[in-house]
Amino acid sequence: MKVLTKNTDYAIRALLALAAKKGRYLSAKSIATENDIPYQFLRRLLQEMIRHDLIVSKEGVQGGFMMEKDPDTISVTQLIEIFQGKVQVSECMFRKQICGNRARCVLRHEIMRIEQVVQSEFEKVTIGKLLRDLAGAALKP
Amino acid sequence: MKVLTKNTDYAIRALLALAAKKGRYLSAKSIATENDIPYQFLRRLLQEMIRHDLIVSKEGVQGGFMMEKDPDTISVTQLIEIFQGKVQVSECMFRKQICGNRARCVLRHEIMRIEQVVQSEFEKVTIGKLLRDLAGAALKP
DNA sequence: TTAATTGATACTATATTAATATCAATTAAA
DNA sequence: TTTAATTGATATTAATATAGTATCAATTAA
Ligand code: FES
Ligand code: FES
Repeated sequence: MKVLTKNTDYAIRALLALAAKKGRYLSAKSIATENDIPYQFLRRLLQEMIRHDLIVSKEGVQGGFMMEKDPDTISVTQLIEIFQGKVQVSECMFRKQICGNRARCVLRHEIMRIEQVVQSEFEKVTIGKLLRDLAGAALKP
Repeated sequence: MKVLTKNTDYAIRALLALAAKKGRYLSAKSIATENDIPYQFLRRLLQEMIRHDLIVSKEGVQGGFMMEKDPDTISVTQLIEIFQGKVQVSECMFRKQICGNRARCVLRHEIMRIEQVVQSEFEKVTIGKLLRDLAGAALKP
């Protein structure tokens, strides 16, 4: 069971690169080469993130992508939702015959509780936090 | 992001059917039709569960599958591991260039902590618990 | 004017998940 | 003893999701 797919993984790495140089434009090319991400793949991810207002861009020479917002407002949960769809355990485990009434189903609530746990754990992990962790790790010998 | 795939979902339903009639043999056919599971697909899942000693079987006429063990000893975590592989967030998010030393990487530990949370939450959900929840839900009008 | 860039989108490849099919071995029952 | 109902083992196909590549138009700083 793979929790983060490549696109989420790549997106996180790209955002970290942008957050580290916050306020400056970085080209897709430089982000790709420096972080081992396939160039065209990365471009699609960046464009998707623009659509979701996580980053901004400037076309043309000297253009690129830039992080404007506070990296602490971008969580892994958001990225999972963008690239892997909303966290959901199972559409509906027992439908018609066995369960009958979704509304009151204890089991369903149980399952949804876990969804919440997963989601809130990933919400705590923001790009800002990751960046600080990374800086901290770099210091140690 | 889909946490439970069809095979895990189907496996859970089949185990609930078997747990509800614990000690008796149920045929794959009856489990399939009563729970809306594709017959041949289910058979493969049942055989896989036999290999993992979750259930037993008897060949021939009047044969079938049976649950011998305590349903409380079968957790959703086990089923996820069997049918979707071990819970893992991402192989390694930042490899060589950025991180360099997996062993001490703060970030990696952060991520692994979440894996633990996910896993332990699903460990609490056993077939026994689900069965009781289901029975409880059935009582209410 | 041009080269470096992003925007948009189409395409291919690979892997995973889901489903079906086949035939041999077993066994209770007719 | 024959037969029908079953599981065991395994091969095959179909559908979907993930990953990666390619192309060309639009923009813009130099
Ligand atoms: S799990 Fe879907 S209605 Fe109970
Ligand atoms: S995340 Fe892999 S070494 Fe840090």
